[in-house]
Amino acid sequence: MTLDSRFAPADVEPRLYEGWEKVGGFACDPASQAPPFTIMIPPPNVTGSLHMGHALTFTIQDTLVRWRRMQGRDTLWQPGTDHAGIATQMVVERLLAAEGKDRREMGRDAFLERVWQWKAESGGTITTQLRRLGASLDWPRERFTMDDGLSAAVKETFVKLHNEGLIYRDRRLVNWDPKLQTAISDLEVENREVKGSLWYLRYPIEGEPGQFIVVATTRPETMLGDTAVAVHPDHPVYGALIGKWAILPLVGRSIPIVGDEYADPEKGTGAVKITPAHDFNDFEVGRRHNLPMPSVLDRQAMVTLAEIEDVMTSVPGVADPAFVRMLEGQARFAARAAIVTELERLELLEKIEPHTNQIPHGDRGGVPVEPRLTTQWYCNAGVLAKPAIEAVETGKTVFYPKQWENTFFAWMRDIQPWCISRQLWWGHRIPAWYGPDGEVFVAKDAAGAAVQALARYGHEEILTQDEDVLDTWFSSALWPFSTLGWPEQTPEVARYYPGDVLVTGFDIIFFWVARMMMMGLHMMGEVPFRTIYIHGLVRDEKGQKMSKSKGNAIDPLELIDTYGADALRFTICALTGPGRDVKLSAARVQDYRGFVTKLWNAARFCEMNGMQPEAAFDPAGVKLPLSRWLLTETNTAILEATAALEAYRFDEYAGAGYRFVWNNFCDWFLELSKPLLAEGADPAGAAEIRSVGAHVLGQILRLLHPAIPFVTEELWDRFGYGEACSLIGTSWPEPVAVPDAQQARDELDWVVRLIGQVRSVRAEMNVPPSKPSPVLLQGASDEAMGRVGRWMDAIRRLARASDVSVLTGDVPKGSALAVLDEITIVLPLEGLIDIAAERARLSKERDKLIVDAKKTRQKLDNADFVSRAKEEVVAENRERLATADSEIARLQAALDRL
RNA sequence: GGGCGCGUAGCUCAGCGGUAGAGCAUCGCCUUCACACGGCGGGGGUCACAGGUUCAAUCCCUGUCGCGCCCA
Repeated sequence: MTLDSRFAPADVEPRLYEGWEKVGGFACDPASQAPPFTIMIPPPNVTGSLHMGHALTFTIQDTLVRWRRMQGRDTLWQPGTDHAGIATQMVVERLLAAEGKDRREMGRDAFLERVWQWKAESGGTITTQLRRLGASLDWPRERFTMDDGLSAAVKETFVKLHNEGLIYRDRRLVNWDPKLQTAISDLEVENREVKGSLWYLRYPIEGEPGQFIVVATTRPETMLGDTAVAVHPDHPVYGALIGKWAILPLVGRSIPIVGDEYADPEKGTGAVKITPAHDFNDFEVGRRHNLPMPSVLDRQAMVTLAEIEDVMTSVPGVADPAFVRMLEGQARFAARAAIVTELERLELLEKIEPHTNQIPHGDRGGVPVEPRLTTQWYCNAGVLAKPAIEAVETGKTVFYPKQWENTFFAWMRDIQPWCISRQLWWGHRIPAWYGPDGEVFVAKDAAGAAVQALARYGHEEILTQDEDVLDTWFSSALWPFSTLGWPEQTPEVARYYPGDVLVTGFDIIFFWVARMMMMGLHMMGEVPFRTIYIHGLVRDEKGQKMSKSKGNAIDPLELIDTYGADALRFTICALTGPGRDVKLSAARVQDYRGFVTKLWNAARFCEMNGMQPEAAFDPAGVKLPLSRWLLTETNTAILEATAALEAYRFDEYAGAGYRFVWNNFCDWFLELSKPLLAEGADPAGAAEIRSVGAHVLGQILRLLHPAIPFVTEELWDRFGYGEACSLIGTSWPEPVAVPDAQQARDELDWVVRLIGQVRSVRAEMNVPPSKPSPVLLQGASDEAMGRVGRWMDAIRRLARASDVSVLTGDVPKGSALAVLDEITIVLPLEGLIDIAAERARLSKERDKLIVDAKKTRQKLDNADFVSRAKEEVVAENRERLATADSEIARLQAALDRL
């Protein structure tokens, strides 16, 4: 074994990943006695490909999973993908369009066949990419939301909730996406600010020629469906009109003027037109006043007159059915223009004001949503939400950061009925069948519905299944248990439900987290997970959200190709603080690749110096201060890393590993070990250093494996710490007892500070490294000189000292000085240093201490401080002052001598 | 309008009652036998602003300003 001078991720990663799979490194074991640890993957869309958001969330999940696995937990990271109803249907429809085909011409069955075919060919993209990232998912357990098993779970749930009255059909306004021609849920609507106009329309008062009530509207085209004008009951002018009737222009219908507090006297004219079938607020007003609710826009948002045909009347100068009929079939915005022009011609348009308002858009289709009165399936989320709220209130499920609980509560406490039917083909078809009289039979299958129908009709009838499919999130909501085999009572359901941690972004708390909580509690009687870890968004280096359309998206696979998966993963960990977005750029990944390289090179050094794993190594048996110091530092790193992971502090975890490897292991242990390993050094000491070095390198590999699995496994295997691909299954390190730990820490701390002081003086005095100098110590204790004796070679090497000895006589002329505790360090550098520069340096040092001492003295002179502050704080300040005074005196003496 | 979060070194962020930290960037020195994807050393901050609590505030409280997000 000789390690290459460079770590080559591309050569190593595929081999190790296959190796892990081959040894069963990712597999859970339902028969295991170990406590389980479960993370359900948020199933990516089958249509998806790996983006930075995925890289973030899956790196976090894999880090947790690998860590818990090493801790001995029976770990299940459940893989799978989501059928993503609308998204997938759109993808395949686009493909068909390119072939000049249309799904409606093909028919439902042929279309679905085509989607399944597409899924078989292209649906595996993201799972392949997840492997590139190193994600240790239990692949043989991969699930898809439209699998038979998961479909059974969907049917089971639908039927149960229907039987309980929690799923029902209702005719009410829904958000209708005219582009996709389906209902969508409230959550799939996003408000966009659009610059538009406010049109002021005159509606003539019936029986009072020349009198008008003026309504302000942002949607003049829906006036065809107006069935009232509403004014605030207390409106000073219009209040008097309540009870009278207006003539609806163009249509000629008589519509009542009603009093309703919905009409805001401060807005527009204080009077609003009421179109119950095309506006959510108007719908409520319509309900309160028992108004007719004609729809005047069809599924494509084109004008349809069927429901107002019989009320259309000619009113000279006001209404002309012929004009209105001409609008039939026109798109809503074309109709708007025609209507406004016509009203203007009739002098019924008072004015137009520019107006900016929030227009609801479908998040998939991207066009304005049209509220439409239709019959849809709904889920009574209000009832299901209650136990979910309680579970979070009582801490059965905890959010990290806790902050997000407020967001969850706010949404859940005001939750609206969830529209779960979609007028699509790709998805779980609603298990409801209709008889010839429109009666609905809900059952898991057609046979079950037929039984119900027989009971009702007394004979067999032809039933037709509901054409619609369920909202994709309905099946996602069951993911935590449907993937485990439910409704079958499998060992997996018993063992891995509820899961431990759900890791996801805040953007799907409502879409997914809340619904899993509701369904999990209702169907399983238990929360789906104990902890919900919410991470931020990945942004570019300027803090902009990454998106394809903006062109600022970074492809994680390109980063992996260039820098390696470990570099990307470590960067993500290092930048992932709680509640923070992650600003990522290739430059940052490049930076952290440096850490991977550093580790590789440190390992090469270990290899070159004969450090080999020893099964029998006993940390309690080490003798050298350097060994004992390294072991205590290792303990600290282990404790820090473990605590960080327990607290979901991936930044601190990465930081602890980084500091330990770079600043402790490389900068000091390896450097200080060099003289001990050199030719002619004490063989027993060298042997101990080799043993402890190999041991700690192994601990480092364990400690960092969750974040950077590839490089650590490669080194683990190459050094022979275990069988090939065994690091993934090795135990997480634990602190060990170290003999005389404090003494080792004190000694090393002192040596480090001594070397630091000498280096600092030399650097500031511009003494070239090629010119070693003697180091003289004034006022050194026997203990200090003992340390010097033990560390002579290291000090020589690292501090560029020709010799270290006690200064007995006067300080030689032209020396540079530094202070270390009670010792004055003297570097006789006559001729090499600039006296003026040394004077400036010492003065600066002294002045800093004087300021410090002054502040401390003031504090100690304050009787309140001395009497009220904690004892140890007062003592600390006393000591600080004494040290400062002593150092000031010595620096002053040095200055005087110059 | 309601809610949440954030304003700390040039940049990205940590710290959150006891005299300011890291990484990167920057400057100087060094191609020293693991590593120039490196080593050593240095410079750089009135911790957004104004009040208050406290012996002590970057940290707690109140207000102001600026930025971002969610909901209406």
